[in-house]
Amino acid sequence: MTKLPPDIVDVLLPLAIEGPYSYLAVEAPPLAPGDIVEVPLGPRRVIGVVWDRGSAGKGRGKVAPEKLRRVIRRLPAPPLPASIRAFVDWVADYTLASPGMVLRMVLRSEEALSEAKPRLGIRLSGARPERMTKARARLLEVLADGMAWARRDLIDAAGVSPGVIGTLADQGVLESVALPPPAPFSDPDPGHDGLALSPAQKKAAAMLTGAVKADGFSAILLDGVTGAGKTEVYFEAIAEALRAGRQALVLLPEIALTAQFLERFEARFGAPPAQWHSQLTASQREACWRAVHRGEAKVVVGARSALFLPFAALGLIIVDEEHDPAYKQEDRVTYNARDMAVVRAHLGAFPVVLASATPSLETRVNADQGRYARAVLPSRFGARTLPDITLVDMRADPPEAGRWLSPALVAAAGEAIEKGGQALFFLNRRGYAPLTLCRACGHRFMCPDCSAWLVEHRFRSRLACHHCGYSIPLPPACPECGSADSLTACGPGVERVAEEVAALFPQARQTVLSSDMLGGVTQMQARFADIAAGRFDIVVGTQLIAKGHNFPRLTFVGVVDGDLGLGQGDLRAGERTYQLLHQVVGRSGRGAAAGRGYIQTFVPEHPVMQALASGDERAFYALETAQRERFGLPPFGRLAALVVSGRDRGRVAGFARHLAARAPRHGEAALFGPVDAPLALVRGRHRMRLLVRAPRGFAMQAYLRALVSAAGAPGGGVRLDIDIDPYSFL
DNA sequence: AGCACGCCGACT
DNA sequence: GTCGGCGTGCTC
Repeated sequence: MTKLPPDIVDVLLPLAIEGPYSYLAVEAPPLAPGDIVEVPLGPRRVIGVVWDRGSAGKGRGKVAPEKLRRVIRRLPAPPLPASIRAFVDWVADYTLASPGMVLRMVLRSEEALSEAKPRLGIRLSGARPERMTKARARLLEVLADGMAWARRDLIDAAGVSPGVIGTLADQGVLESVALPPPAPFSDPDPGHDGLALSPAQKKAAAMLTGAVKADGFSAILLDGVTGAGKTEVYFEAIAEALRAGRQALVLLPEIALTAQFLERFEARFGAPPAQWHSQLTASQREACWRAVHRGEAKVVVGARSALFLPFAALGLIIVDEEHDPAYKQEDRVTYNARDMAVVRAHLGAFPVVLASATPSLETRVNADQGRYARAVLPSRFGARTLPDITLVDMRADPPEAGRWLSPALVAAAGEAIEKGGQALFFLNRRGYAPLTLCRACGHRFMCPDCSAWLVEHRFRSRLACHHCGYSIPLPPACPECGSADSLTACGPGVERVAEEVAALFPQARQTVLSSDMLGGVTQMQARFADIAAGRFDIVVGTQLIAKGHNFPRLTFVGVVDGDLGLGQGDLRAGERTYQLLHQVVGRSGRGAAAGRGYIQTFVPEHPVMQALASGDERAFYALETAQRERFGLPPFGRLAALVVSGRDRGRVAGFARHLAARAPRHGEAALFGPVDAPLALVRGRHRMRLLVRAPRGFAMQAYLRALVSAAGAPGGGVRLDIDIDPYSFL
């Protein structure tokens, strides 16, 4: 045991650097691991976290003592708990990202780390304005209550521009005062409203609350068909965590658009949960981060990044719709929030609940093999089952030329509408048409920076690339040969289906929903509410409508292209198509009336289609499982992808080949590639992939580290990204 | 000669 | 991740 200098600390910085940096500590109360500090780094100041007692000079320790600079200060925030620091290290080690980049995901609010800025309010000083105008009068009227107003609220309430406030402040009519800190997050009350649960729900809930009471790690698959009431069941687990004085986290695939979820939560607990997602403003993010860190926000509902919030006393994680591909983050640190949630629960010694109507194969296997417990909700609450599903064989019953809806589909939809129900046409493709070409010369509109066609958006009358921001106005003539009126839209998107639907059902009130439709979250939610209230007869939409929304009047769902998403280089293509279509078709018949589902497909004999039509998901998953096992694919084997990218195609290919050549000749691991990535060019960067496949117990990270260090730095603007457990394969 | 831009390495 | 240094190449 070497005695370490007591005045040196290792600080992890939220940057892409190898590991922590050492600093001299000067604080009177000695700095301890977890303390959040500000340190100098080159010319700037950076916020970091004390990761360890000083280790300068230890091991390889190349840092000369005279190089060490002083910690500037400890920030007035509670330290990061040890379990989160362990989580950061674990995730970095697993994903091969630098620990700093993982820490960056934790320190997501710079503002929340420093002293809270005093919020300034505005009130009347008593002085009179030099001149009165209409806007000034409105402002003074609002302020006549004598209270201090937040600037933003005041602008909204009085309907004046910020300039009016500025001028009157200059004249001394208005004065600034400190406002009290923002209202704290109110506590959800576990005893607020014990909803009546069915016997099956009670049984499942007892299992989850038992796990929370047991106070240790456990993973439970909550497996229940659409509408079986999974949410109410895991609410009971949350209530139990709250009673134990712990915090709870609910992960959802898409948080921004789930007003219905928030309403249900508030009905059960009497207060809304804290929310965390990418669309929060900086101040909302600050408030949430701070409250979670201090243990004041008891329950957080969030998108995948909420997993990295600095909970003071986390005691339960729910991963709802655990099968959803949105849990996979592909850029920078690649991770699957569902898998990392299990890790976080393990490190924190508390339960994690994975909920789904169509659990992923990985989770099923974990449950089958006893690693996860299983709570099953067999039938729908109120005894509704999934709607009857009919496959439309597009080879036998095709639409007319230039149309996308088959006679069978149209007839069934018409019948549903006639009976007063609502119909949904589902096509997971935004825009009007995925390809535009010139009939005269064959020119196809492509993105200049991506290997992708430009998608026509007729409502906006533009051609847009769905992989970067590029878009151009819809041209009147072909830019290649100059012929006018020769441009032809090929294939359908939701806008085109909407056009066809409008022609088929001219009397019906219809709406189109996709993520690129104008308007923000609020407008989107209003539209959802309109649909739920029955103000539309027909909805045409992308997967946006499949997630988290309940449309009680929906009695018909027509899937325009069931085959979309099959094929492509995705090893989970079949499974994902099954899950998505199951979810979409399950939207129908959730109210009083029974629902029907029609799926158009060119391959009705495909196991996915057969499973959907027969309702026999066991047979489908048995087949998928057997195939994965035979080919050594996850979860029976391990995969990692090496993605080489850069502007110079030759250099990318060169480094990719170099990597392949340097791959250790290892009996257990097989390395494939390099090949062009499915999107070989994105945003001007060429991309090639290599794939490593190895048996389940294989030390994949060690293998990759060895490979990366043997290959050396790529250089020349070429980058290497590692994707552990990739979704796409080759 | 003077400066814009892009690549590369350092940052404790 | 961000910054500054330095090289290349182009313009006033």
